[in-house]
Amino acid sequence: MRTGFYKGHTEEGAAMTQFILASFRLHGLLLAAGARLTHSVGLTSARWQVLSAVARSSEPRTVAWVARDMGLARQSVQRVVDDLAAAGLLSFDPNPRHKRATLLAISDRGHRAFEAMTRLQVPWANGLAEGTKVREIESALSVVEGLCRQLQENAPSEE
Amino acid sequence: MRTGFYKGHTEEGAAMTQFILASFRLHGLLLAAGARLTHSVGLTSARWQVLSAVARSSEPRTVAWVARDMGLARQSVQRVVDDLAAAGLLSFDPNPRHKRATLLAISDRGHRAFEAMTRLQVPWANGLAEGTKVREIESALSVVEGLCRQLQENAPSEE
DNA sequence: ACGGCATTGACAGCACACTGTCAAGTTGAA
DNA sequence: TTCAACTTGACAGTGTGCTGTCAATGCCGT
Repeated sequence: MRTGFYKGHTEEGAAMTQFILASFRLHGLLLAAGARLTHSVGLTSARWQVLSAVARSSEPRTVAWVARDMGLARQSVQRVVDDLAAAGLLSFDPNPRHKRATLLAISDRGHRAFEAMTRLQVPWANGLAEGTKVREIESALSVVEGLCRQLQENAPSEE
Repeated sequence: MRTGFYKGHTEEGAAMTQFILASFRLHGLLLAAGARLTHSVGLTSARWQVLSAVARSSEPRTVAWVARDMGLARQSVQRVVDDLAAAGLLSFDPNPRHKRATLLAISDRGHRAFEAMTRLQVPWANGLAEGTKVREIESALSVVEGLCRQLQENAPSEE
């Protein structure tokens, strides 16, 4: 086990630095895996995630709402949504409470794509998690969530 | 605690899906934090990471070597390296063993930038890790590394 | 020595997330 | 009611990573 990364790190700081570097690697590998997974359905990881957020919400949401929900910038989601709408997977419904902020609605094709993706994602996630104890995954999850909370507090800039 | 994400998930699969979604969020927040951290030195996260890989290697490396070391595509690192060279932080040294694959050398300015970044990163990482037990961080790290290993095996395509 | 194969750098193009800015719409307090 | 502040969508531009392709180089078996 490598101990120090830069001189001056506490033991926790060194471990954290290692963890962050590993997280970057994981992100890249997850993107690649997501691309393989979504390819056959004609989606991409980002479009699938947005489609999923719309499909799984009980009420119609606006672009800005989905963005906050996913922790992304409004503009990033907007472009993906426009792509999905152009592909006929989402449509815009008028919002009685706001003329500009239209509501997102999933089309039949969108629903079918989402369900196809679900049928692919479930065995994939199960297989990936096989061999790791639930306890370990949940412990790692709470570390990640704790970090997210801390970073969000010290970040908050917002546009 | 939310249990299922999609029907059909095992307990592990559901936890894994949550973990993956949280990892995406973490990645975005880390990028933002990295941008704030590197901004004052005139760097970006990616340039700092590449500079760091060059600075910390005992022997001169080629672009392709650094890319493999970081788990990135050769071309991604190449562009960052070109930027760093244009900024005068890195230079190319002839490689006696290969005419095209030049060796990367860090300049004085590059070294100063790297050390300035170290002085910023160390307290930042220590602060971020404060309040989390080393044991937890290392456990989370091993989960991430295990996932990376699995994803890399099932991925290997390589260009 | 030769020739196939892997590695490498270079260039082009795509996907995705970010920031900054502006105008349209909404909300709430003076 | 009126006006300032916030929210939202739209557009432009940047940084980072990816893939695909090509030519140059090095390596190795025949």
